[in-house]
Amino acid sequence: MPELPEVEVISQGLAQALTGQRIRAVRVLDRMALEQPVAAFQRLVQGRRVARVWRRAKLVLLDLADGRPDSRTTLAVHLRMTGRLVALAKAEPLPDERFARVLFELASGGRLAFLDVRRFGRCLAFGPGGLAAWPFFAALGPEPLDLDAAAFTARLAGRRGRIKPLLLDQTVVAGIGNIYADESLFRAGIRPQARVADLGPERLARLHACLVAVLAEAIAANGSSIRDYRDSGGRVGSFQNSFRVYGRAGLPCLQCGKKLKKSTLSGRTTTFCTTCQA
DNA sequence: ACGAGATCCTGTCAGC
DNA sequence: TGCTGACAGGATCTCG
Repeated sequence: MPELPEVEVISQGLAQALTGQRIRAVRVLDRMALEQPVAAFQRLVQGRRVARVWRRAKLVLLDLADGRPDSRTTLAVHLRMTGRLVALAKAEPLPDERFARVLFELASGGRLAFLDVRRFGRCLAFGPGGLAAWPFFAALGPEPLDLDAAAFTARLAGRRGRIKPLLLDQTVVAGIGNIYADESLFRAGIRPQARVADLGPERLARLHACLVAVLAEAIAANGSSIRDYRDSGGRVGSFQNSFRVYGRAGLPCLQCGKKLKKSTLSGRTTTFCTTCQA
């Protein structure tokens, strides 16, 4: 569920709530939520202070320090489809006990809860230098909000695939998921099935501008809430009210009035307008 | 290099 | 009300 804007909003909220806090203990309620043995995970996380919370692609990252130099560790959380990270004040109850997977108990008495209905989400802790060496992390493409149009176009130049699967490919550009791929393609007037080779630099530059605009608007709207998404304080986002195509198959196109079409592209539901997108 | 399909899970919703 | 099947925002693997 959470894509770049949602993960950004969550990270910003967690930075507010957690920076400087010490993680006293880690309780693992579902071992499947960890990508490594429980003891190793606890050793890298327990007893450390949160030095910084940041985001890369769809990962929430907590840099942890214990005071000694060169001992920095990093906690990485990938929320996948239904994962949530919620900061809870002292004595504040879990939003839903059933789906709690990992509880980080803070020295202050508060808690950071990782909840996940579908159990696809994962937590992983790294020792010094470990994050950069993680193959998934090392392979990530650039952040779309840090790319200018020329660099974006250059990333796609020479690729022979269709545009939407390439937008979803985290090694091409990081952080884009199904919602923001469909929304940015609609705004740019580009059919998701279009071959990149057929698009040309002007249309790719337009796509870049639309992508940046959609992501920025979504962040400003606190993300998009479909089903499970909540930010770190349990609040819903509102960008779902601004969707032009996602989830609107069969409804009239907001630009031309024609029925929006739904199809499957590389296994993902794709909604687009057959007249406005060429 | 590309693309399709299956897979990991479980809840929700539509339809009968 | 109860059952069944379709579907869901991600990433990875295999196979053609």
